Amino acid sequence: MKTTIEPIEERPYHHGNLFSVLLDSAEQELIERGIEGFSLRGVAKRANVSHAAPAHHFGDANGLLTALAARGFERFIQRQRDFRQRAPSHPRAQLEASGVGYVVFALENPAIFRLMFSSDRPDFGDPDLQQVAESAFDELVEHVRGVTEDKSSPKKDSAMMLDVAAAWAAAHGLADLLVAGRLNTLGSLAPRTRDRRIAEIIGRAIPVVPYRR
Amino acid sequence: MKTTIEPIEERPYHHGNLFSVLLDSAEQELIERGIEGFSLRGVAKRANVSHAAPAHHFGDANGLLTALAARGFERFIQRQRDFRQRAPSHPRAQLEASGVGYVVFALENPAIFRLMFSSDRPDFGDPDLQQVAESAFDELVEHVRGVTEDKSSPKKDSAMMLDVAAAWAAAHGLADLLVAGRLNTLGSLAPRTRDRRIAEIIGRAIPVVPYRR
DNA sequence: TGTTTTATCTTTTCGGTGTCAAGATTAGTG
DNA sequence: CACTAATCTTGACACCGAAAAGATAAAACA
Repeated sequence: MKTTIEPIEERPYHHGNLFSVLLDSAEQELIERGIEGFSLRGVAKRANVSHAAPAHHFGDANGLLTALAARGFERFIQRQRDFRQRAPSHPRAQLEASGVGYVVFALENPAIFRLMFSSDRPDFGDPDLQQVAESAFDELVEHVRGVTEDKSSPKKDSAMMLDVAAAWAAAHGLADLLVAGRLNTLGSLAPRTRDRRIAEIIGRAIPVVPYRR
Repeated sequence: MKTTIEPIEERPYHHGNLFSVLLDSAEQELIERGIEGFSLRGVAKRANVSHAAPAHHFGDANGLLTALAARGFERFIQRQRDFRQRAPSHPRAQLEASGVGYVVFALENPAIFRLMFSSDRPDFGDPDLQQVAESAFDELVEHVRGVTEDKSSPKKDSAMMLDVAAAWAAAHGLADLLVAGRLNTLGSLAPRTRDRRIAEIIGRAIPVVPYRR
C-alpha cells in the first residue's frame, strides 16, 4: 500500500513555463561561468530539471544560446532608446546617445555582449536572431543619416556607408575594449564623465567639417 | 627472442621539437574548428602524439592558448610595422598605416584575433603574454603621440588618453566587426580601396581641427 | 665507459559534457 | 472518457580536460 503522504517539495512533471525559466537560467549560467564555461547541464540544474529537458525547447545547446542572443539584441536596442530619450532631440546628440547606450549595454552585460558579437555559437541564420540583429543595425543607420543628411549637400551612398562604419566602429570598439578590460583609463572613470568621453569619441567619427589630409 | 626488425614508420619516443610543433598544430586546430571547438586532444592528434603530451610543455589547455595568443601578439605587432614601413613617414600616415595593419591582421587571422581580444581562456597574467600585449599598446600610444604632440600647444594627459582611446577604438571596432562579418559593405571591397577607407576612418578619430559641438 | 638523474612522452583512469533514443507523465482535444 | 501530442526523465554513448603512474630516452656525471 502506498503511503498517502507525498514529498512536499516535489516538482510537477510538467514545468509550465520552462522555456522562459531556461532562458533566465542560461543567462545566469553565462554571467557566472562565462561563454567558455557555459554548460547545458549546468543550465538544466539551475532550472531544477533533467539535463535533457532543454533539448525539447531549444534543440541543442547552440539553439539555447541563439535564443539568448536574440533576447540580448532586444535589450540592446531598448537600452539605446533609453539613452536617446534622455538626450536632446538634436540629431548629433541622438546619435551620440545611441553610442553611449551601445557601450553601456556592453558594460552592463559583458557576457551577453560577447555572445552577441564575438561568438560562433549562436546561429545567425536563425530568423528571429537575424531579424532583431538587423533591427539594431537599421536604427543605427537611421541615426547616422539623421546627422549627415540634413546638410545642404546630400551624401552619396558610399560616403554614407563610410559614416555608418565609422560610427559603428567607434562605439563597438570602445565597447569591446572596455569589456575586455583593455581601456581601464577610460573604464575606471566615474560613469558620468566616462559617458561624456564616450559621446565625444563617437562624435568624432562623423566630423562636422570635411575631412582633409 | 625479440625480432631485430623494427617497424619502419615508428616515431621516436622523444619528439625533439614538440613545443613548436604543438603551437603550429594548435593554431591549425584553432583556425579549423574555431575557439569554441578547440580541443587539446585534437591538437595532440594533429601533432601525432598522445593526448597528454601537451601538458608537460604547456600545463593545461589554457596554457597552450596563452602561448598561442602571445605568438599572435608578436605577429600582430610585426604586421603593423610592415604597413608603417610601406607608408610615408608623416606621423598621421604612420598612425593610419598602423591601424590598417591592425585590421588586416584581424582579417588574416580571425581566430587568433578573437583569442587575443575576445576570449577569457588565455591567462593575461602570464608574463610573456602580458609583456607582448603591453608592447602592442605602447607602440600605438607612441604613434598617437606622434600625431598630436608636434602641435604648438601640447595636449594634457587626459586629452592624450582620449586620442588613444579614439584611435584604438576605431581600429579595433573595424577589426572586430569585419571579423564577425557585420560590415560586409566595407569588408567585401577590393583590398586596396578597402584599406584606404579603413585609413580614412581611423584618421577621423584624431581630428586635425578642434572638435566642437 | 657505465650509472644515475632528469626531461619527455604514453597509458590509464576519472568526472564532466552534448547529444540521442527510449520511456514515463501530463495536457489538450475530440 | 479515450486518444493524441507535448513535455520531461532516464540511460547510454563518444568526446573532452585533467591527473597519476609508468615507460623511454637524453643528459649529466662518475
